[in-house]
Amino acid sequence: MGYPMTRGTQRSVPTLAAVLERFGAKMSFAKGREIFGQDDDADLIHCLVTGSVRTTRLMSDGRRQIGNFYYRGDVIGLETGPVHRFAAEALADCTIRVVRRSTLGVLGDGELNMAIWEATRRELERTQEHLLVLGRKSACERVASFLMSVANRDAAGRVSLTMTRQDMADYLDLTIETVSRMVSQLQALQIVEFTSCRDFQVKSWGELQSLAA
Amino acid sequence: MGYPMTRGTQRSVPTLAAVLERFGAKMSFAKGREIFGQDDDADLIHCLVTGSVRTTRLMSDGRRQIGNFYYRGDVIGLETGPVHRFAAEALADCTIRVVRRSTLGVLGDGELNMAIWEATRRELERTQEHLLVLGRKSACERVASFLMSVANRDAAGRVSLTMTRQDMADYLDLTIETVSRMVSQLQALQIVEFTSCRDFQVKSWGELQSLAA
DNA sequence: CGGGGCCTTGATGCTGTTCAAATAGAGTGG
DNA sequence: CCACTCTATTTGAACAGCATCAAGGCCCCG
Repeated sequence: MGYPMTRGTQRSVPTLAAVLERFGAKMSFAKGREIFGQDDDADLIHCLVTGSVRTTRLMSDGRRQIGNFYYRGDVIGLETGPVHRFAAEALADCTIRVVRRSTLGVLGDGELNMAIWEATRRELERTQEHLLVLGRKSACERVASFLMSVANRDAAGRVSLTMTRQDMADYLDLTIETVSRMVSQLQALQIVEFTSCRDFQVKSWGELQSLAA
Repeated sequence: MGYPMTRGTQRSVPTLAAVLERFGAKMSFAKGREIFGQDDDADLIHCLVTGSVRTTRLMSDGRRQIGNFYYRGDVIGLETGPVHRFAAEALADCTIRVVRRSTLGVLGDGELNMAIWEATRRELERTQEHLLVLGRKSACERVASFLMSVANRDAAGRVSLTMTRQDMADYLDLTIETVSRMVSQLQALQIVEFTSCRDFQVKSWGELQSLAA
């Protein structure tokens, strides 16, 4: 295969996700709905069964920071403190399993706690990676990194973006116009091919990788 | 507990730090020395008794990312994986207590694990805060935030920077020249006063705060 | 006194933002 | 199914902020 083996840093947390699917209460959220709000009590842990989610944080001056995007199987709501520092919103219709932390504590035989611990560690790594992207990359490199991380979710590298350009811009700390320009540029270079503004396929993993480096 | 609640977001982790001071092996590092390296085995947990430390990460293209600065009482080396993703270097002569994770596991009566957990949570929060600074702030705001976070360590707001301008620049994702200019600017506005290029005092907390917002 | 870091300051240019406008797409009601 | 509307996206042009390049000053230490 023409693309590198480091296809995403995603590792699964089977225990936690599996347990949440079995024991958690099932909830549904329509596209655009808020799953939990910034400063909400953070007692619930959510496991995303279907759909996709973004976490956002509003600043005093109205600017918006996107924490992360989450997909099927991801655990969200693992905030470190008593209240959520980010809000979570459904990018598409979602089904979610939730459990109370306190319930987990009762069930918790150590293995579960390990799983939560592991998920938190992953969250820290994702944040550090994000920091690196924002801190040390050009606009083009950021967009390339992002597209690659999304495309890595599919073996053929053909995916549909569930988020808007504005979401991407907020995540990458760029403007929507710059994101759009970089996307056009990557397409002109025949590195990716967009069939519509949301659907694309990777054409050259190698060049995408070297840009994302 | 009545630990000093300064202006910053710093909370202490008395248990872990206290235990490390009692049980940990004592080590000294001269200014500039590496405490652990990137990709080193991450079995040791370090507690900074005196001195200050920076964690750095080198990228393939030679650019350098600074993870954080640490001071007396901080716990470093709490990486999430088996190896260190950042190197740690002494900014000044340091004394450090170290223990093996495995040792802690033996000692661990739950309370210790909670303390490690707490320290990791703090690390995540610090990283998220850093992300926010890099992602959504101008050069001037970044430098103001940084000076404020440092000054918060002292009740009078009079402190000595232990790091070089280059360290600050790498941390804030700016160039050394821009950092220097912003420092000069903040001084011209009489918000801070530098007695030498490393020592300063906050003159107007209000203005500094509103810039750092 | 001289050398070498480290820091500051100035001039110029590039990258990404801002402002503006056109185009494409999705959703809705007839 | 089509026309209409509203939002999302793309593209262009001018501008701003920070980087880069260059030169000079400060300070420590031999």
